[in-house]
Amino acid sequence: MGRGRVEMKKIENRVSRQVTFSKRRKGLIKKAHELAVLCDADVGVGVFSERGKLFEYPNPPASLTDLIRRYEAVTNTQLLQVQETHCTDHQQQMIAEIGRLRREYEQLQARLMAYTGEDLSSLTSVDELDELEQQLEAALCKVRARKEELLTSLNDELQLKVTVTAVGVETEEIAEPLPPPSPPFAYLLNVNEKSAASTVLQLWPQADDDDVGSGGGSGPPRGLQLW
Amino acid sequence: MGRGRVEMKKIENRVSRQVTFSKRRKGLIKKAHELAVLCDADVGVGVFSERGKLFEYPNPPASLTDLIRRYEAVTNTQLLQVQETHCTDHQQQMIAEIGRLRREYEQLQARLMAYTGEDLSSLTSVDELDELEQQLEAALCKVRARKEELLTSLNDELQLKVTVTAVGVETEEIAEPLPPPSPPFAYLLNVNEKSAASTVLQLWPQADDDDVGSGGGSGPPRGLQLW
DNA sequence: AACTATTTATAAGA
DNA sequence: TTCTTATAAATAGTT
Repeated sequence: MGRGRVEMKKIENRVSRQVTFSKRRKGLIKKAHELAVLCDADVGVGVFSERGKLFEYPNPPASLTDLIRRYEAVTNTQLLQVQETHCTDHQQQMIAEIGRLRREYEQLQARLMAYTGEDLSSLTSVDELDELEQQLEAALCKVRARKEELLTSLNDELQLKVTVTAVGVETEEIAEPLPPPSPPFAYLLNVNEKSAASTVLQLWPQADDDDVGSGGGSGPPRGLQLW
Repeated sequence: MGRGRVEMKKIENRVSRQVTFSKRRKGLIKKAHELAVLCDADVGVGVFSERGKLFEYPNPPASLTDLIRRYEAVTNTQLLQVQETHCTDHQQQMIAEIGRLRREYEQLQARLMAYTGEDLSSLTSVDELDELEQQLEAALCKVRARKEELLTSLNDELQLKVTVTAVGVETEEIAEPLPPPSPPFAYLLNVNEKSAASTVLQLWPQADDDDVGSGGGSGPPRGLQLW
């Protein structure tokens, strides 16, 4: 349904694939709902995107869990048995999950590296580079727009302040209420320093090497080297 | 789709309902399959008929079970239970590791979102935006440089080939040694296609109705690579 | 995100 | 049920 037939194989273009995923996922879930309503059937659908995000029907998923139990009962799969046995199966499952997460993390990292220009080795064709270039330009536009927006609003605030001061009202009572100790103003007054500003700049942790985001806890809970 | 619109409520006539169930169930599962193939997603569908008969995708259902486990892992339903029950230290470590990986993945994702400009909400100061802008500009430079580089080298190769051909030497002996079957050249020559489809269309076996229970026995090992 | 040209899915009818 | 056919829906490619 659409202009031209579609080959039943993975869509290579990342963008089209994602667009199609979104459209078809929606369609699938709609169909599931219609089937459930029209025919009074119990229907459950689960979809994991490439990146591992879960979409499901019904939603909210309370009854999907029930449906799964029912499924297990019927198929005699009994997930819980696994647990009792000796967890070995479940362990393998966890190991697999860890592997999956790591792969996904690496994929994402590769994308970011390409995006940053730190490592373009994964892009080998001019087409790919073109695409990336366009993405970067788009991102740049957005960032600049956002900056303009921010500057404008700050400028407005500043002008207000100046006006008020000129009129002779006590400035402080009006100016102080602003929550942050105004590094924004500082910027406009050419004092734009990374001083002890209250607002965090916080680039990611990145302690150069392996420390890729030690996550929540600083030191201790770091990587358990499992294998 | 059909003659006349259909009200979204349970079909009262038992026969029509049954017929519709059969048709739409088939349609739903087909769609699920298409989504899985086209978008490289993991999709699971379970349908219980009014009388309690189960239909499912994928079929054979080995991987649906895996999918359910993954579902439970994602929703934490299962994982946390296990944790509470009886677990070796090693398992607890794995659970912790999974949590850590998930957090790191999310962080990375947030960075990418900012970098892409998809979500700039995490950047609140002009300074931060400035920094990002500079990073993006730098990345853009690198990408353009790389592109130039690539184009130049491709151009050189092409010229070499042309020259050699013009001189009358056997082109093939000189041109062939290039390892990759030259999609690069293809590009310059305007033949840049993702041809060579050759991949199968393969709808799954699906012997319509009662085939469902046959379990893993029947067909060739159908792996849906879940993890 | 919206918009069509088309392809698909399917409600009715046989 | 299955086949056919008229139509409603879904959606691929485009903007």
